[in-house]
Amino acid sequence: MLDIKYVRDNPERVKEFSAQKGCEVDVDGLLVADAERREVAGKLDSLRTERNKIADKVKQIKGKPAPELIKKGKQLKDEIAVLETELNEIDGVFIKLLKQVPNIPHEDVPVGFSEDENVVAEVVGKPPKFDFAPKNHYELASSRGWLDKERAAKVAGARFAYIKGDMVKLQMAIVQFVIDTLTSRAKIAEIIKRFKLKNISDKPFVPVLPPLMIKTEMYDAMDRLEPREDRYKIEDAELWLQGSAEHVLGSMYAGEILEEKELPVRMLGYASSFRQEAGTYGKDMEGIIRMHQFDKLEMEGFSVGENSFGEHLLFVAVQKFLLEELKLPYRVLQKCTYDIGKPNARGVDMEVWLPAQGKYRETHTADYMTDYQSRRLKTRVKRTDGKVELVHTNDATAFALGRIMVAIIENYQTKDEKVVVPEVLRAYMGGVEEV
RNA sequence: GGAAGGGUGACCGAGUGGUUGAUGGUACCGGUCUUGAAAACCGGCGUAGCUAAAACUACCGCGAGUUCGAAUCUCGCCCCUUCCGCCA
Repeated sequence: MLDIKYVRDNPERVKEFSAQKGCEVDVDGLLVADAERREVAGKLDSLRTERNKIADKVKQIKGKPAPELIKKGKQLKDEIAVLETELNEIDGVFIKLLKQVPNIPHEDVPVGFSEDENVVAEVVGKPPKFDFAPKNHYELASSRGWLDKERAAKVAGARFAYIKGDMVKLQMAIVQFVIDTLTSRAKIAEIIKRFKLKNISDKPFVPVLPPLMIKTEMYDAMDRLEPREDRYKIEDAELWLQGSAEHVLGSMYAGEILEEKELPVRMLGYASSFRQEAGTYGKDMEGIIRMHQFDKLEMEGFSVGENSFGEHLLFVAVQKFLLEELKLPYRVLQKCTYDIGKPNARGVDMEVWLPAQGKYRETHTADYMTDYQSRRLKTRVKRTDGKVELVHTNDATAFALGRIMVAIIENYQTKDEKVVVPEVLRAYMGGVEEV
């Protein structure tokens, strides 16, 4: 949620970037509701002052009741009740409208009105050349006995899979590799140096296994509940299956005031994520590119405001580093206003080359949220000077395991349907060079 | 799932209807003392709304109710602890 003060002071700018982000926002209606809300709240405050004074007088008169004061007090109570109801209603409208306002785009976000206007910022590595026709991951993995979608369909339905054998070992190897990398101060320092980042702490990430379910209230505060059709609701409970570890990690410190010395908080979550994939009917049906359930390593961070952009850049650098360690060809997209998402101030995607499709496909995303999420979560920091501020949040994919294995299988395949294990993973797979 | 107890400020912990926004302690910040530090002593120290500011208002897990007046009483919900049951 955005600060209402910003909307009050910059209504035209809010209208402008809301349109650029494709968000429908009733700024004028919001400002009217805001004014009404403040007016009623002011009246309510005066009535409460009066009530408190009367209560005070009654208290001071010892023993004897004061009928006229009691009567006045009762009358005030009724008036207050009426105004409270009124304020609740206005507040409901106000919050609903304010929630529609998206985050302010960071200054370097390109303005665009469709995902085609995302900007390719960088292309790293070269697509591999094959002296045979490369297979797609699904053909290859199925013939090797690594994937069984038919039985998964029988048991759970479409967009589920049994992943088996060496592919499971590969996933575990990637997970261990990433955990080892991101929990090492030396590695973080190396990443900072390689990507020439300035004034960034080399604090390592803390690995986290989070809950996979999240309360409605928290999901909404994260601004990730909508569109609900894409979420899985747990029947008979105010709970949902999380769609990303971001949802359960980002809400972890809700309502708390952190000490500045605890920041930055950097977490590496490992969790299964669940998505209904509403509106993607028929898309990516082959293989495991788009599933209802997939495992993901996700970075989540909390920092003070002036460091949050640096944290965002670090998260992006980590993404690049990990892809480069796996020697996968990829490109970096700087997303335009339309595509970054409502709570984002900035967004970057990584796309990895998939030889069988002959194109780059999205595997990573990095979200720079500033204080948009923390405002509703009420996650704050007490600065060393004693001031309390909202923290800034960042999240970014380390690896979506399904998609990254698709990329490895396709890019590292051999003519005889084997897959060369990326060098950095071999130590985690008993030293084998090929599976 | 059943039973009992409990949720108060960064932390511990008083407080059972009226100068309690909340005793006290710890931590933290400033000062005195000291060569320096520690100790001791003095002072400061919740969040948010509306404000130029003061005043005022709200907040003692969340929500509703009783009352002139609620951290304190009633009801519902959430969470935690312990015991029992079940279980990877």
